[in-house]
Amino acid sequence: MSSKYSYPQNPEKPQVTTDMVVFTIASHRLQILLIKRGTKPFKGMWALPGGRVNKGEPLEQTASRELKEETGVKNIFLEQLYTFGRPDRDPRGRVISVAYFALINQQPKLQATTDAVAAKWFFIRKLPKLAFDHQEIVNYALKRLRWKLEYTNIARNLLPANFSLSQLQDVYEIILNKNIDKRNFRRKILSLNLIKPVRQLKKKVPFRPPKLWTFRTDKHIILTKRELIF
Amino acid sequence: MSSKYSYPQNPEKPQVTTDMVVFTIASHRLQILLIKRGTKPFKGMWALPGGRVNKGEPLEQTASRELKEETGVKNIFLEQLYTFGRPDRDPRGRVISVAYFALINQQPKLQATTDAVAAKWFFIRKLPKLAFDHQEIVNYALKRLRWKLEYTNIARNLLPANFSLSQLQDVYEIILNKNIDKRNFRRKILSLNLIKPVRQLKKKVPFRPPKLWTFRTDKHIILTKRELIF
DNA sequence: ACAAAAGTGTTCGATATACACCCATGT
DNA sequence: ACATGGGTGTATATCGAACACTTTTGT
Repeated sequence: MSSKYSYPQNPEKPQVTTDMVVFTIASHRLQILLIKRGTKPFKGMWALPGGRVNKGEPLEQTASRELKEETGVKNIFLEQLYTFGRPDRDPRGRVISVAYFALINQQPKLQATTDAVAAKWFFIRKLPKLAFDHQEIVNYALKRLRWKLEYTNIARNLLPANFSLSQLQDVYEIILNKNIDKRNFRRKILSLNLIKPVRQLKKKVPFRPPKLWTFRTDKHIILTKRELIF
Repeated sequence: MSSKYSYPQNPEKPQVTTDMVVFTIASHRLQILLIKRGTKPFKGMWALPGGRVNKGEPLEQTASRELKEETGVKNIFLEQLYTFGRPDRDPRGRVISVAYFALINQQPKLQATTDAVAAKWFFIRKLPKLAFDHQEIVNYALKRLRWKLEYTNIARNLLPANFSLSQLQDVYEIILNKNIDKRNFRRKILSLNLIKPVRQLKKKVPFRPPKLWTFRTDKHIILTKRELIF
């Protein structure tokens, strides 16, 4: 450490890593991105993308860098989730992992990586057995996603810039895993003033084309108690 | 690392620490516990209690151990808050801090520590300038505390086992920083079935003694949207 | 004309909010 | 008797939940 102050050196400093749970909606299902491990331990098993924090690198940057390196996915919504630090969570030694959760509005083409490590989307309901404590991390991320959907405007990160009200409702129904009355949903969402109509209509559909909408702002908005969505 | 698997060694492993924001209510104010730093950097400034994660030690244990060492305070409600990892947050080098927030129902006698480092309670509204990014951590903890008060039963960690409804209402009013109608508060709280009456009355007060109540369970309870408290 | 999804209002019950007076006790 | 905080009910407005039919378009 190049510094004028000394920090008492710990001979057993833990390793610090990030792991990321990337959600998307496709084929009318909630999915997450996993990579197949190419090395021991848990070689051949599926795991969350992630890796070591580099010198001088902010934690968020570690998360997005590793994601890009392993899967080619970049520029997505990212939020810190929780830090997992059980002493025995990695058989190689002490590894403390700062978990992030991420949302993306489409399934990007997955890059073959240098390590020949496969990356693949999985239905959240049909996950393989995961390495380390990654299932626990996924469970936690899903809980957080459900909460945030209700009291913030994060749904926008799972949709294209312009979308129909039905598409928006689908996001809620798929993630919350319940049916919502169409009229009640529309009334509620419109009353929140989060979205505004765009002129353009969706074309070439063999039925009445929906009006398209867009979120009024790119900012993260936290709703009040009285505004919570379903 | 004693393991049959090797982890690629990072010559610049960050230091991992915990910091803790301990809240209590006393003198009708919300207060937090700070310690006066005895060493550089920020020597003589006030800071959150905390310190390095030991080998093989769970993060929560680090937090509670450091708190006990530095202040004598033990056995309190503890919850992970957020991990602060800005590369420049500590002038000595890379230090990643897992922040916890804690609640306690009384101000315990503060221990003089071996380091002759003073520990002291401060009104949250009148904090001194804090070392490192600790003010940011406190701000975050306060936000979290306010949220949790509304959608969980954490208030119980700020009260003695038996308490009056007025005491409970005080917790809400002080932390949320607003007045609540007494009749509405009582109706709401009682409808949630979180507390039950205890026979004993508070005695020796020069006015009508209040009924005393206790929380039905020690478990952490998460309320539904329709149950949120004020 | 038909198939498919878009769009639209009303009623009822539950909950939030606003508001003021009497009660029990110790001194 | 008085000072102090404890305890209680009602009326109104707002919001959630349940519910079915018509419209627009492409084929």
